[in-house]
Amino acid sequence: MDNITNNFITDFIKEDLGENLNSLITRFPPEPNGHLHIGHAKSIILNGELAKHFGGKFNMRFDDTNPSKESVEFVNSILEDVKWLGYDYGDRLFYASNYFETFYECALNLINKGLAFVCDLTGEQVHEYRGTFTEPGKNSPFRERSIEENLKLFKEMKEGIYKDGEKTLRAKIDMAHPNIVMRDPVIYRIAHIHHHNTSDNWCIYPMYDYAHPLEDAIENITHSLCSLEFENNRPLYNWFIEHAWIGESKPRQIEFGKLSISKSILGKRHLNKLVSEKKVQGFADPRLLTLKGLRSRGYTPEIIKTFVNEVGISKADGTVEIELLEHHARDILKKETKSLMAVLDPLKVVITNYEGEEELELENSSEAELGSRKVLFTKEIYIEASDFMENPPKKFFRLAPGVEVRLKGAYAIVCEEIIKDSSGKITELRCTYDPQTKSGSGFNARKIKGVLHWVSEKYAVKKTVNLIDYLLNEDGSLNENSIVKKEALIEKEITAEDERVQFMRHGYFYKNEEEELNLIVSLKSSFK
RNA sequence: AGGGUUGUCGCCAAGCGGUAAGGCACAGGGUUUUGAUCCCUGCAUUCCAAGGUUCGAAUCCUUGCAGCCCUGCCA
Repeated sequence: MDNITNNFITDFIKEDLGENLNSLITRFPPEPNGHLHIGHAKSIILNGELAKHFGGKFNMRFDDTNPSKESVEFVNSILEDVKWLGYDYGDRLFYASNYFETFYECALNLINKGLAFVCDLTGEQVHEYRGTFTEPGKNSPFRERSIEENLKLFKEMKEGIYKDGEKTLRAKIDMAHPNIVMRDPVIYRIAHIHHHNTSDNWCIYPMYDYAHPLEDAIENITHSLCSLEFENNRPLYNWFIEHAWIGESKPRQIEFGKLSISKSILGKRHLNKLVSEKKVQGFADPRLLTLKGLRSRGYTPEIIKTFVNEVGISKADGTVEIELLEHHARDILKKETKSLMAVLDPLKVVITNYEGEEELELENSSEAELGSRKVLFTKEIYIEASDFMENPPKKFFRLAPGVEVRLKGAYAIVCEEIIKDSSGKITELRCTYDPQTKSGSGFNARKIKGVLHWVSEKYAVKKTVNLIDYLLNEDGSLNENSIVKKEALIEKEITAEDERVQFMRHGYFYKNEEEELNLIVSLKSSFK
């Protein structure tokens, strides 16, 4: 995790905390209005690893200040995903909505200082008064209400005597400020809505810009990490800490570039659209880079963490190629995954000079110490249809008429005869084998280049396999064939202990809840 | 009267005045009973551009240019 624990953010942390690095407190503050994806994972990992690295603390906090979009379902989904990723927040689980009382006190504080006022302007008028990028805004006609009147009005807002949208509480800053965020921002709005945590106790809800710095301050967050789009909001963040906050803590906001990945979709809006238009099966669709999708596809938390660390943290906004994610998936899976033979497009081969059957021993992995297994060899087997060519090009190392190839872990065979149906389609191959080429016998009289995976017709197990491709094409359009179901023939049943296996020349697969096998990532040798 | 912010290889990304790390991708070669893995090798005389300061600049200064974010009672 060296990129995560050594970057421009850690420079700030070291500068700010000096000797007291273990006083670092970070937080992951999602709004419970959607499901987490790999971009959120970057934030969770950054905050979580930083706290771990410096011996500090990591807070899980729901930024639930807008009940109209939020629900307990999302809360539970998020908690589940964060734990799955491996960040156990223990008892450090917080809700911004539990701070509503403190937010209210801080608002009173602001009003008493003459730095906030109750405004009667409609949403539309607020917009008009705000001005534009190049022109200053103008003051609200309600801006000069007395402190007493503001106090009275704000209390009435809280008591619920006004309707939604009728009044707001606004900070009194500067309507001519070049940063539009600073032009008397609304800090409380009226919304008579049920809240998933505070029920109907409140009908005024604080806005993000106001609530967030206070949430951080209340929790003694030292470094509040967020994405680049909040750079404009930082002066406001600091303004509220300086003027509204009634405590001592001084959290610091630092922004970093969020993650985007090629050939995939991460935006909440786009994700929702895919789901609502039924382009995907749901938020756990294995093609999605949601944490649920990644998990159902078979990715492990370790893969995601390694990938996120490799991408690094910076302020430049770019798009990481999905190939980097795939690289780490292969790199990690190869160390712990057994490889089996599986045929996706079977072509029958009859070994004419072979009778009976025998037990062969195959290594479970050529890349890790994972033991060996027994495989039964018989006269009639299946090979991959693409492993045979009647008229092979020069660099084709596999089976062709008169060419000798090795059956993985078994014997060398030569193709003697091709059998076709009336339409000319190849339906079967007749081959002969050479007994002295048996695997492990030390045979080296001839160099045999090609090695084919195979399954015995008699012992093969049929299993549904989901071949998963990129969600998007190169040009950004939806890939219509991003998932293809196939019946694969596998050399043996896949047991519960091997929930992830490698199929030679195809890729790494994961046994999902439907007992089907999802392609996690294809091998570089795979050919589609 | 606009403001903020970023520009280092096809993609990420180190670098913080002493002469361009690393990973992915790609291309060669070797090993191999998975065309995988593994192992070598190559891949920015140049850092958005142009000037300037300096013995020395991706790093400092000046001026441009380009991208991204900001005018929700969203976060």
